[in-house]
Amino acid sequence: VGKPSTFDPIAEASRQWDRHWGTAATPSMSAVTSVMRVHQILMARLNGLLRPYGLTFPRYEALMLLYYSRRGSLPLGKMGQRLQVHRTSVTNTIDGLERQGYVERQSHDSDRRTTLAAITKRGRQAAEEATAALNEDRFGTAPLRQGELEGLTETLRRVRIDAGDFENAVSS
Amino acid sequence: VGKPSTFDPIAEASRQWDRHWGTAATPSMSAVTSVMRVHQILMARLNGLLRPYGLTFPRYEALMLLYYSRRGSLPLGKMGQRLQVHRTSVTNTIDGLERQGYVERQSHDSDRRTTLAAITKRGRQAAEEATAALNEDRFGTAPLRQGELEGLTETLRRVRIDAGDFENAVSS
DNA sequence: GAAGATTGATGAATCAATCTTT
DNA sequence: AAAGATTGATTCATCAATCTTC
Repeated sequence: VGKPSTFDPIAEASRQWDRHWGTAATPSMSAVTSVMRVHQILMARLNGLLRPYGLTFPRYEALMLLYYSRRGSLPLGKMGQRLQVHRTSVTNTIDGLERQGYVERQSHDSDRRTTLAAITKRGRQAAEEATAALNEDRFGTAPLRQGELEGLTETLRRVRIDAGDFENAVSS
Repeated sequence: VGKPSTFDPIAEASRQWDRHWGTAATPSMSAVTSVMRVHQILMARLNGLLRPYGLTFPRYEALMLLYYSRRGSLPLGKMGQRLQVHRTSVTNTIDGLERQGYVERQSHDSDRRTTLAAITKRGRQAAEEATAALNEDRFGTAPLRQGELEGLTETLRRVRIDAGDFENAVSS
């Protein structure tokens, strides 16, 4: 008993949208809803993959930024710019990583206003193990193939350009 | 002074990933990071468009679900299934909409366990005005055209299928 | 016991306000 | 005054535990 299980909630919403509003914006509505839902799916998958290492995806991103950095440390403000999140979010993220022993706060040599976040030895190890797990699972992007992934990245890049994502990187 | 402003942080991360890990998962990493970032951009745009009506995007989605419903009311649990969010999230969302006078909690006729959320007259008005604003701005999807939006929806649909998004809708 | 909803906890993001240092 | 960071408040998401009703 029950309808066939091929019911797509987003396709259904699209039909309803056209019927009620009859607008040219329906494809936009479908695309936005899809991005929201896939974001939710990916976050769940990634956090699941990272759980064995005590990490969440936002913390993983912050940790990798430090992992890649020249000296293994960065000012918190710089991290906010690179990660494109608010300064207060960086404070919270680093708080968590510091509690876990993956990061240490250090004071800046010449400017006593700035705080540095420095990756620890344990942090480096966690970063490497977590990265291996994510690479192994292709960042939870099943079932997409390389071509689809590249097309996705390219389309989304156009939105990022429009939002001014490329303007933050002029080195002073 | 400064480098040309054509620096793409995600393309740069992609280069670094290949250099450090040399893995076939690089396109996955780029796509996931892109989805995360575009989700953030879209949320900011949508919340900006909805602010004049006192709504956020999650509240808007819940309100529209009630707007479309037969009787203008739904059990909270049903809303969680349709919106694909946790039950506790629905409780919070309805709390907010109720404070704003867009929704009222009602008791179910036959089952006293269930709570109904019912859209109010003011809620209907807000829903219509907010929808007009979102349609007008094509849900913040600039600069994408119809073909790109449809391609995006189709690619993301494959991820949703893989995550089991189509299995919730068998009517009992 | 199971279903429906709520409460209390945590993580993540933002904003406004504050504090120190430049 | 301006820059860097933190604290406190609010919103949204989840999970665990609880409470009422079936």
